Amino acid sequence: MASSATDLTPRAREIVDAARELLEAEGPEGLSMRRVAERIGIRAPSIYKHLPDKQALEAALVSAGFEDWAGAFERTDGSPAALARAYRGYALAHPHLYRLMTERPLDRERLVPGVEERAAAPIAGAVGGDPDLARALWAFAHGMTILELNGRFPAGADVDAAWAAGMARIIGE
Amino acid sequence: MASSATDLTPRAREIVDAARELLEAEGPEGLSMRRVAERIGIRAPSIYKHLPDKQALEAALVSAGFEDWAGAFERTDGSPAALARAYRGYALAHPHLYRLMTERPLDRERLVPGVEERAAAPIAGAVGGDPDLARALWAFAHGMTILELNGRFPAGADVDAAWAAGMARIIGE
DNA sequence: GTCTATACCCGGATAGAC
DNA sequence: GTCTATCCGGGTATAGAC
Repeated sequence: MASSATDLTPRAREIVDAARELLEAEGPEGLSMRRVAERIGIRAPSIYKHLPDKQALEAALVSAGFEDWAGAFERTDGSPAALARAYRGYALAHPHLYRLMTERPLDRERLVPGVEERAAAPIAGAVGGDPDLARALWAFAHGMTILELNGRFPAGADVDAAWAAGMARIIGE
Repeated sequence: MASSATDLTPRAREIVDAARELLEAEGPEGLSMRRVAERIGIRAPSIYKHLPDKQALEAALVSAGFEDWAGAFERTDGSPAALARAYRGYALAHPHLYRLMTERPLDRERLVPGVEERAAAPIAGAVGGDPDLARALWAFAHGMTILELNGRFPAGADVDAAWAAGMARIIGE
């Protein structure tokens, strides 16, 4: 899985890719500078020749995630149902990255410019541009997604039906 | 702030109360056995005479949180708008505890029995008992809440208006 | 650009004296 | 039920040799 097309050097990109694999495989606890370095056959201190610190590494991960996510939206037909499927599908396929992307304030200066907007635009489009309704829709989608990722729906819950019920009411039939 | 009425000994309750204060004040990173002990004037190893391990301490915090939360719901008039205010208000008043309560699977064996149901019942009631719609409403409320706590709405966003827009569509006018 | 060595933090938990 | 001493693990990051 290639990382984002930014101004990273090839070696830095290799580090970010390794970090991403590690994050997906083991979650945030596995994402240490030592383990990332180990994965590409170097020692942790060498990473600092390519990236200033761990925050920069995480920002690169978040940027790459937004680019992928926007891409997933752009490959749909743009209908609310398709966007909802893409949203949930991306998060279920990359749960730890999705958490990293949503569980803290965005470090916008370090993101690839425009990528947040690319990811948000389809949601705004689905509700015709009303910003309050777009935020409500996003909150619903994020809530469904993160509660599912966090194992908070009971075993017998019909998550598809809950998605459908919410989408029908927020978007209208 | 007193902790829950469980089978905790008085000393254990003191520990849990200290942990809660520490969590609220400093977030999860501040919640170490050493710091909790320090707050009540003992050393960390002494905690293990009262609670088996850190997981038990966290479960006690979550139980107490659910009890408070259910109580906040029960003090409303039960209308959807009042429940929404209580939900958001509780989370904004206790952000770190709210996160602890929602960001991982519930350790139900260690919770005070029935407290999860007490907290969930008002939400189910607000939608007339339809479980799919109740989950959609919960997802919306949690999504609004956690995105606000995580600083993910832009500075100019009208969060009240987004709540109102979502509630109107999910509950109906 | 890599390494070793290291400085400096932090954490959970246990053993055994009192 | 408290303590001290300790064991174990972890982490980010820097200095300086090569």
